[in-house]
Amino acid sequence: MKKQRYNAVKGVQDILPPDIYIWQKIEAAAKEIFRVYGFQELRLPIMEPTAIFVRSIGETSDIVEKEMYTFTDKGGRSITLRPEGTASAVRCYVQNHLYNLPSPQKFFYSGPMFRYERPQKGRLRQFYQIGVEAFGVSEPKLDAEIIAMLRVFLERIGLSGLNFEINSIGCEKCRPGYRDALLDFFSSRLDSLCPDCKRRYEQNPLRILDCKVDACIEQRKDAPVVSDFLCDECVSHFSELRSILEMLDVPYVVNPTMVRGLDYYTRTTFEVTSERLGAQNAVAAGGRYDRLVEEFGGPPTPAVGFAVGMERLVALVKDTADSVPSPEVFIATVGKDAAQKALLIAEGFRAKGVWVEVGYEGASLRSQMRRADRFNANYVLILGEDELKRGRIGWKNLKDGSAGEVGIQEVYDFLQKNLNKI
RNA sequence: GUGGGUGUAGCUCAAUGGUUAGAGCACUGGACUGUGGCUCCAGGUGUUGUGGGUUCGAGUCCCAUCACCCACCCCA
Repeated sequence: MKKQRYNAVKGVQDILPPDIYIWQKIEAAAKEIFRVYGFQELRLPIMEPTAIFVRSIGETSDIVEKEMYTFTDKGGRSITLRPEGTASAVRCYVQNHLYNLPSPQKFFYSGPMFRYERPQKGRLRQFYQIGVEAFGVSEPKLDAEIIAMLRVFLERIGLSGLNFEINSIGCEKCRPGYRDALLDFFSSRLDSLCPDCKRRYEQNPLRILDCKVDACIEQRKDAPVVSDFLCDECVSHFSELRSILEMLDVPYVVNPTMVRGLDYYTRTTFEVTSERLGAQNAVAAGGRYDRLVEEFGGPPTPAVGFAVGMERLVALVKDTADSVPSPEVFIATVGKDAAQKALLIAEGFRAKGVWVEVGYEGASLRSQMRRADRFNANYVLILGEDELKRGRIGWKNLKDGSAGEVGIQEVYDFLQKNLNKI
């Protein structure tokens, strides 16, 4: 009777060695850099009441309309697996009265997000983000600081050649005017637009600006530009942001057509992309959301944040091929007594923090040596019957081929001294 | 949700509609009885993703289904 074999759910994946070491490296770098910028960790639930996503991301957004993992729990509540982190962070911020902490309040979080989408390169149904949110300061200095932090982080993990794009999409005062201008402009050209853009005209006219269809690109040549519609406050906010970024030497470009898909953004939006990723080329994106905390029942609180996509980051870091960790010592044995004694010696190394693998009786010494080599161990210790009798143990450095013998009692000091040199 | 591509050994892939589906890599052992890498030899696993259909005969052709990949939409 053949046993049923199971596969992971569509669009989700296992993360295992050697990739897991890249993940750990990225996570460690993030924590270290966020720490010096004053960001503290939040552990947020992966499910929330459905309403918080509908409210924040927007009822007509694609995420809410067709991509959420939503279910009814046994108490009849509508629950959703989070499709992004900002809504949860804001809910947490308001619920726990974090606005009473000295401002700005700066937080980061990481973990899986869920969207029911068709998987493709760089897009999964369960994907991981590291997100950052800073509350309580409307000054563009804060925007600049977190963009600078993002840049430092990306460089720390060895990435370069990324594109930083920024834009300002205005606030609740000036954006409606721009939206109306767009509607007015495209109303006479509707017939020349692609079907998707006709839909965008109804739902989110700003999106027409980054359509890839040639006809639409042609039609929008003379479309109104967002910068012409920004109110005085938004203009000065954006220009100060730009001058600080220049001072901090962040190599950005302004992309006036960059529009984010989430409704809650105000003023600053930004995106970091790579040409090496395929169609889904954003590795990080974020922006300001000055209205959301108030929307969620908190005091009026400006905020700005971003999220980075872990899988996309990992794909980029992979090119810089890091070596996978390997055991420092391999103990090969000949004979039953030696094989047992090897376990005791191994414990001694492990107590000192040294990764040791042990060969077991049954395999020839030759094959144990071969295995040690494949493990990429630095040293092999050889323990046979005669060594055991003499209270000594053979050693061989697999990197340079040198070999010798040392007393069993001295082996720890001997190797510890030599391992430090590797 | 839409479109295209691909499913054969653990991995990468062969096999004109025709016997018992092969190779490389990897793995294990040996040549070299207790010293890795190089070389050589030996060892074995497949319900050809799944279910139907056409045919004397299907890994190969057809249909369905599932999974993966890529793109659209959208996004990290």
